[in-house]
Amino acid sequence: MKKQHVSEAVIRRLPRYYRYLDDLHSKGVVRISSNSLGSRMGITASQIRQDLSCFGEFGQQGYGYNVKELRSEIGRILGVDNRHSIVVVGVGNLGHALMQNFHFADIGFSLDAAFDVSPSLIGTTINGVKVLDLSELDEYCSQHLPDVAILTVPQSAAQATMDRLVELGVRGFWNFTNKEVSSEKEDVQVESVHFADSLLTLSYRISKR
Amino acid sequence: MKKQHVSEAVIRRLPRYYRYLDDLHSKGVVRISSNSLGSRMGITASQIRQDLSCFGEFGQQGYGYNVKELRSEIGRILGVDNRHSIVVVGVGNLGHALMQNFHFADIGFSLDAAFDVSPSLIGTTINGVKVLDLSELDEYCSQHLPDVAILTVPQSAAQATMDRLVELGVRGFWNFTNKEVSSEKEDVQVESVHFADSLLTLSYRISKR
DNA sequence: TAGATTGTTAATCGATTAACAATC
DNA sequence: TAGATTGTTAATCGATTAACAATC
Repeated sequence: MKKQHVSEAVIRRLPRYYRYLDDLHSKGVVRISSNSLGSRMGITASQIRQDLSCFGEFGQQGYGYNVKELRSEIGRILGVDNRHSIVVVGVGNLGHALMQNFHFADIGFSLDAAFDVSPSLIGTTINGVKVLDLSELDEYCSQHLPDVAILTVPQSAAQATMDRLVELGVRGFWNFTNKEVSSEKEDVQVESVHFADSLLTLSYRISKR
Repeated sequence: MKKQHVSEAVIRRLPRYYRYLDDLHSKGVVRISSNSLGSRMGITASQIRQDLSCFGEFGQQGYGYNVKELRSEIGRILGVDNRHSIVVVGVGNLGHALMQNFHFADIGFSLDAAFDVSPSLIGTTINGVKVLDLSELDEYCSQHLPDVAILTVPQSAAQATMDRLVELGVRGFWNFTNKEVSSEKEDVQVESVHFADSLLTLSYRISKR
């Protein structure tokens, strides 16, 4: 690691690099230059080299980058190797959809459990993952503290659920509740997916003459 | 409208302003200063005033902004008043979840139809919206051209489905396929929701030393 | 009126791009 | 070796913040 502070803008681009490199790798591409990767991604070669230089030296003059190697380096930077554990809290339509479709393992996450209050869901298994009673959350966390909780509970329960999980020691939150949740604890990280914000930017762009 | 070019950064902040103002409005708050809104949102008052100045003058010296008025002005800027029509293409778990949970009407969208290939889905109604056979897409579009298509088809069908819709005249795409889709046509707008990118930034932040 | 707060101009800061010596 | 391409420094560009006259 080279830089002490890596800007938010760089961090947001890392997953995209990872995605492109993964794609190139699966297509059998062995090496790539910053120039060629940049033109595929629609960004400058300078930006790629500048971004990567935050974390080390991964290329070779006159050659470029080894796709497989750079992919795995960026994966390592993103924490894909850490086998982070994750649980779903709230198995409504969205929680269910994520459990069914999202490839947690592909980005190094291990989906270990899901929680809900609905009797019709408790005890069922979705895509190999048990749905537990929300009342068992405390016991579960004391035994296998998950790294991340996916908040797919109703909006009204969002902050309270997060507070409870923070109390139990969970430090990462993937928030789908469309509410801004937060915690006093400074080592707690929240990443929110705001569907409405996303669709509204599209609305803006198709609106302007 | 004042500025000819509004930066991407400003556009990305608009929905968040809208969300906060909507919340304040529903709580009965009548007026707010840029200073007070800024401290709630964790940004500077300067930034708020600078952002708004791209679109006009909405405040009053010595008073601040009328919450209801500013909310509706930003709504108008975002195109919430346009009653954009939207259709779901691909009614898997995720498409289903969006149909069931997402409040399209709250941000001015009218969800008019859904399409799938599965015989068990075709003909059913989800949350008041008919699921039609994908083969009826051409006919449907020629009759009521939707402004936006939600791409919730399998990854492998993403680009082909989009190409077909562009051909039919659709100009806005809300892409959930985790594939980068694009079109030659310059007036086609794509907004992608990349779940993996989002979770990977969280992975990065909980991984650092 | 006096106090508060805007919209805007100027100053600062940070991010992107360009240039280039180093070197594979 | 000559050509290609890196990592890094310098230059540019754009975005954020500060300051303040205008004015409600």
